[in-house]
Amino acid sequence: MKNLLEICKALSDQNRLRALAALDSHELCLCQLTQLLELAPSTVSKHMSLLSQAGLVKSRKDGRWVYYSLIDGLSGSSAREHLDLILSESRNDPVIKSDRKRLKEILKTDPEVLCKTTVK
Amino acid sequence: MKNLLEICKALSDQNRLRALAALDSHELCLCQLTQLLELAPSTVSKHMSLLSQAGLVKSRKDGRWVYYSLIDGLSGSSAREHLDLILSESRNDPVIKSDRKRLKEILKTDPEVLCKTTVK
DNA sequence: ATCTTATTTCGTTATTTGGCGAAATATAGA
DNA sequence: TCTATATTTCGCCAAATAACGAAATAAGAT
Repeated sequence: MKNLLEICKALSDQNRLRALAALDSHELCLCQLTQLLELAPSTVSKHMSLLSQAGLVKSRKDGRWVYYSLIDGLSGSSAREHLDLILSESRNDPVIKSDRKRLKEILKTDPEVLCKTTVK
Repeated sequence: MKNLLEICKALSDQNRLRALAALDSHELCLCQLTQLLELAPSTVSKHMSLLSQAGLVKSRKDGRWVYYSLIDGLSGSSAREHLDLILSESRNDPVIKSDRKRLKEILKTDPEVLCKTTVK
């Protein structure tokens, strides 16, 4: 119950759903997610750690950057089943679609440049 | 996004997950759910209205009683897919299993009698 | 070694949520 | 009609959650 509840709670926030949908196509570093969600870095970090705790995403460190990605699609784990469901359901959502568009722009810029130019 | 988020939020509470699991086998009136969850009737009513709002359960009124049941299993709706997932995942959970056992006892008594004997 | 910058942790604040009991509503039965 | 009882609504309180900024941490670049 604990893990199921943890997953459900992790999925019950709009910004976390947006983050997951964004990760559906690419891995993203925290600063890219921060740009997309337009939240303080500390807030996004907390969201991602929650998702990670619930087993929905994993992270890898590369130099100064931490890259987040969805957990493996073939694992068949409980977390992955929830992920598949919410990803397929959000695919046609206007908010997610608009995010996809904005993400395309964000990805045009190298993270090296992108993060420094973050508007405070 | 609104509806998906509504469903996810509705699923992100242990007592609501317990209620849904209990409804997996039978429809139940509010006082039966109240007995099972050991919460105030007003609290359970609020939980059920949330689940209903999210499209996960429906209710029918029969005399003084309101019976709740899961939405139709063949609908293939978004809500139903979430339902199927959490029901299958909670089936082996110790809390849910213990609830199933207690529910069996609760169902031995007719609601007519059961509700009046509710210990305050 | 020092500086810069990406991320996390911590402390605080505002909002949301889950819980209760009291009062209101609805319905059955006397 | 009057009473009993199942449920809902309302107002309140406590706990959990989402957000921020400041400070701490980690790691490349000068």
